[in-house]
Amino acid sequence: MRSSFIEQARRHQFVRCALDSLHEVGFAGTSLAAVAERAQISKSVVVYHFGSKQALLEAVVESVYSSAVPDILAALEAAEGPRARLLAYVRIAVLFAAGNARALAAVGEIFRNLRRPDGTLRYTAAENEQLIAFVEDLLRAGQQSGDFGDFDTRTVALVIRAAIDALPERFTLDPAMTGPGVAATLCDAVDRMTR
Amino acid sequence: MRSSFIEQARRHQFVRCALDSLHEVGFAGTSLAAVAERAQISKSVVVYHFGSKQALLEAVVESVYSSAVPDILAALEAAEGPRARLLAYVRIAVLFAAGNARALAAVGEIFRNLRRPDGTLRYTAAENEQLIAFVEDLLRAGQQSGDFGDFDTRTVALVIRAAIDALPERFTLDPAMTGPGVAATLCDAVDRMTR
DNA sequence: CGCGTTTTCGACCGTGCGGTCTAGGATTCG
DNA sequence: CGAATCCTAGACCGCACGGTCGAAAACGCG
Repeated sequence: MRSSFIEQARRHQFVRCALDSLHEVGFAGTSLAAVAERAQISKSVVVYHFGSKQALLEAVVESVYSSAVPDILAALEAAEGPRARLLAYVRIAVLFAAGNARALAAVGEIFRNLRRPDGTLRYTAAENEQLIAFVEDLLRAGQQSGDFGDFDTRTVALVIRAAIDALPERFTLDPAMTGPGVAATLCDAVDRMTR
Repeated sequence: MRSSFIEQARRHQFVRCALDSLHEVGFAGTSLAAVAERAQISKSVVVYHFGSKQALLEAVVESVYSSAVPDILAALEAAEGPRARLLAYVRIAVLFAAGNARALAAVGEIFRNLRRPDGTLRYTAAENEQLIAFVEDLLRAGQQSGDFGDFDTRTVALVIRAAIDALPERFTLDPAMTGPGVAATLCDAVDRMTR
């Protein structure tokens, strides 16, 4: 057994506690001591299982992303044609944001703040760039097939991703917003933009 | 003389140094010592002129905002009719973001990270909410006058603001993006969304 | 049970933080 | 010129941080 039962359980526990802490007191407030206190355990145990604060936060990011990717890929494969694919992407992204607002907000904190020992950002803009490029590919495919109108694919892709990235905060702020509701209206807005 | 020449000059100098520091090493890296070092002066002088780190960063926010508001108001007053007003707003917002990308990114760092001594965020989401509401008012006015089509004003307002808020980072990342170019294509996207 | 490994604890270390304090230089102004 | 005020430097304080360490406890297994 490479990793014991306790090892797995502890890692999962600390990732959860770090998520809660990031959401409630932000990146600066999420110290090793704070995470340990939430888990009601000694600080050095966190270091024992993760080695460093950076490794802990990277595990948080990994945890959230690995829960998102399969759903998104499945939704994309189920759609036929450029327009349906784009709208399916927007829809599943909104629904995931609605169901995981806290986790995504926490990951955002990590992306914007976590730095390597030398001071450089751990997560650069390259990750976000990939997401924008993916949407832009969807848009170009639709333009070439004639499903979409003529517009600047880069700008529209940027607008779509910006809207999706803003959702986690909005969902936590306004409980009246529902996943399906926002998905429908946002799909409508995207539909209008791409005609 | 309420505030001496030196007082004004120092405050302006430290605000500039704080802006640079926020942009280069982020919120966590922007300590009083770091700001003082950029100004090549003793740390206690910064405290002497501002009283606290919080006051310094609030002065940074005030400085950036006071340079934006007059331009935006002027652009709005010059426009006639709902559609022209909305597009003028988007246009001037993009142009300001293009010309002040560093400053806006720095202010974003402050908004997301500056906390009061009790741990609560100094700048809440209420500020952003005001901006969204303002755009939504522009949209509703256009719908009532028949200039705009039928769509969910709240969602479209959110999309527009999210796109504008994402611009400072994009401008610093991609030097090929020009203010007028992005303004034109974003206005086009907004125009499509609101028909 | 008994022994080796894994896990936990709490004391401890160096560092950098925001901020205070004292004392001395520079300015201003009567 | 002289005194009051403004400004600056640098030592210093208490604190919280990320991380280390040695010893003790818990566990797994023959």
